[in-house]
Amino acid sequence: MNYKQFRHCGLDVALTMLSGKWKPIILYHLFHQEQIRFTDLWRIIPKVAKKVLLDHLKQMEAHGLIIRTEKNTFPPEVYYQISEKGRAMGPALTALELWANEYAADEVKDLQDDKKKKYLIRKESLS
Amino acid sequence: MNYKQFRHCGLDVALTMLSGKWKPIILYHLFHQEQIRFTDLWRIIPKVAKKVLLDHLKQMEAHGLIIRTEKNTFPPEVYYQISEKGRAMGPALTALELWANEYAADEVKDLQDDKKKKYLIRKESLS
DNA sequence: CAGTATCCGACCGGATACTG
DNA sequence: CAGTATCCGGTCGGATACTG
Repeated sequence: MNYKQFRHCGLDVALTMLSGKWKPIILYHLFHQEQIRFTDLWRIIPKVAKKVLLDHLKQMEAHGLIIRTEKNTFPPEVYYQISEKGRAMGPALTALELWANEYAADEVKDLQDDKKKKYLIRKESLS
Repeated sequence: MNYKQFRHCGLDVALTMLSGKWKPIILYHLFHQEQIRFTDLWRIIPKVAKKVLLDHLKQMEAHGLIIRTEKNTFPPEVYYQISEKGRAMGPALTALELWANEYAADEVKDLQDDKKKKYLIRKESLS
């Protein structure tokens, strides 16, 4: 393996753009759907505060990872979608995902159990 | 491009292990040197507090990314090196690095200038 | 040399209420 | 519906002094 390209500066930048508790799951949904309305995105992400989701989306838009489209209607309709820049990050994210599944399978499982539990708790609190 | 492998849980895990202001540069040095003593590592990373560097190294060791070796001498000699698990992350990190250089070149340049400035400031304060 | 012990301020995620 | 305004508590990076 050759690490001539690995200078850590770009890595800093990329990780900064990815820093935010809910960004991985936001990216996951935007990668797998053409576009999605704010409320729909909010509903399918368990336990995130509306404000926080908006903060993250605002940052990601500022970083050019996603595109925000607003229809001038009332009530407003806002759609979010992945940008070309964001989609180009896909292979690198998949590589991290595969690494984690191969080398940190336990932690991944713990996290899944944890999220599942939180999700169940939320379902209870909603009923 | 196929994103079947991209489930975001592993991404969460990987990003958690990478979260920490100085981890990218720590990884950079450990990728490019067989092993390195604590003080040497501390000296080549500008502007990091000793405690913070130790915190990060402790976390990375707990995550299995690096290996800490202690010689029972006085004064103590402690060496850090990348683990197999850590090295396996290399390709994914390089992918992120390349993405940033291609799609976020401006931000990378800003960061380099910024670090350069901080480094110069530190050099001044040391003289 | 390689840590530990304190203390601090800034930032971040989050809960809640309000608005165009 | 989508977003703003406030306030809060915990965590994180950091400065400094001390120790085996």
